[in-house]
Amino acid sequence: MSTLSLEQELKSKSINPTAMRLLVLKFLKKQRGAVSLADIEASFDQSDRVTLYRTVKTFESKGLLHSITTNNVTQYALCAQECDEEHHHDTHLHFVCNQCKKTICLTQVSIPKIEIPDGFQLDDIDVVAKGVCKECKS
Amino acid sequence: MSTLSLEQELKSKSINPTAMRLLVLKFLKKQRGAVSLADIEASFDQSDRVTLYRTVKTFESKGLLHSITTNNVTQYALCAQECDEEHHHDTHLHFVCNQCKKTICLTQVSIPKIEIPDGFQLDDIDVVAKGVCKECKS
DNA sequence: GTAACTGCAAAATATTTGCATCCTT
DNA sequence: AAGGATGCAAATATTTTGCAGTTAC
Repeated sequence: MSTLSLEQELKSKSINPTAMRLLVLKFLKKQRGAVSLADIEASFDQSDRVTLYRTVKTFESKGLLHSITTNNVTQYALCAQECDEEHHHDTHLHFVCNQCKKTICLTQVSIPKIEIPDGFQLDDIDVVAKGVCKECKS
Repeated sequence: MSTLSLEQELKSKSINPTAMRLLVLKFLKKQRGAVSLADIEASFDQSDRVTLYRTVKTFESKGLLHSITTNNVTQYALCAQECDEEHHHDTHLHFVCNQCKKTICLTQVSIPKIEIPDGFQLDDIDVVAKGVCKECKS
């Protein structure tokens, strides 16, 4: 599973593995936390914001990454679990640091089961914790 | 507590109770779920978007309401619990309906305690559930 | 009278759309 | 050749800022 090439990884999500997409995926792989579109853009010498928007939108709709927005800032991170076009199982914790503003995916923290009232259909759950991260505390 | 006049309610959060603010608070009180800025704006015959932005920002910073953003749409709802300038205790569930796009605060659902790794300081936690709401299901 | 609030204009930012072009098969 | 992907320009939406006028105490 983890030995998949980037190209195979895209193909397995039915995403056409173009040069641009491979570069974006490669960049996202390197990140420890979630990054904004501006971060992605800055990582390329020359790039088109619009293409990047379309790239992350494609990635998201195919279940390759998820986006979270806090304080009017949208950030993107690769999905750790098995997501696909139909279902995002993004059941891990996002930690947003109020100091350095970084968003970190704490995949090791499990989310307790949450009871939803009758009549509601639950598709996905997103937990965002806010506070001060390890780095900023020390 | 619930017999506080709107004016007293603002004062208790150290918010100057101006006419505009009272109107916005009154409107928010009437809502069952969270509303967008456009919703607030539309509820007034004539109003200035900028003033409304400033109003909700003031409300939020004073702990009177909280905002949540999903799918690039920011919505606002009054805080149910006792929040203040220092701390938001916004520990209830937000349910976003993928069909009618409404956001509902499910205050009756309690959020289980979530363990945060050592070194992280947790200030607040936000849980957003996505799916199909009761109304759209039936 | 002073400080805070408001309204208007404008700037800054974020996101989307249209279209022509370029790849890839 | 055909479909999808990209780049550029421009439209749209969202949020913030500056400033002058007004209001409330």
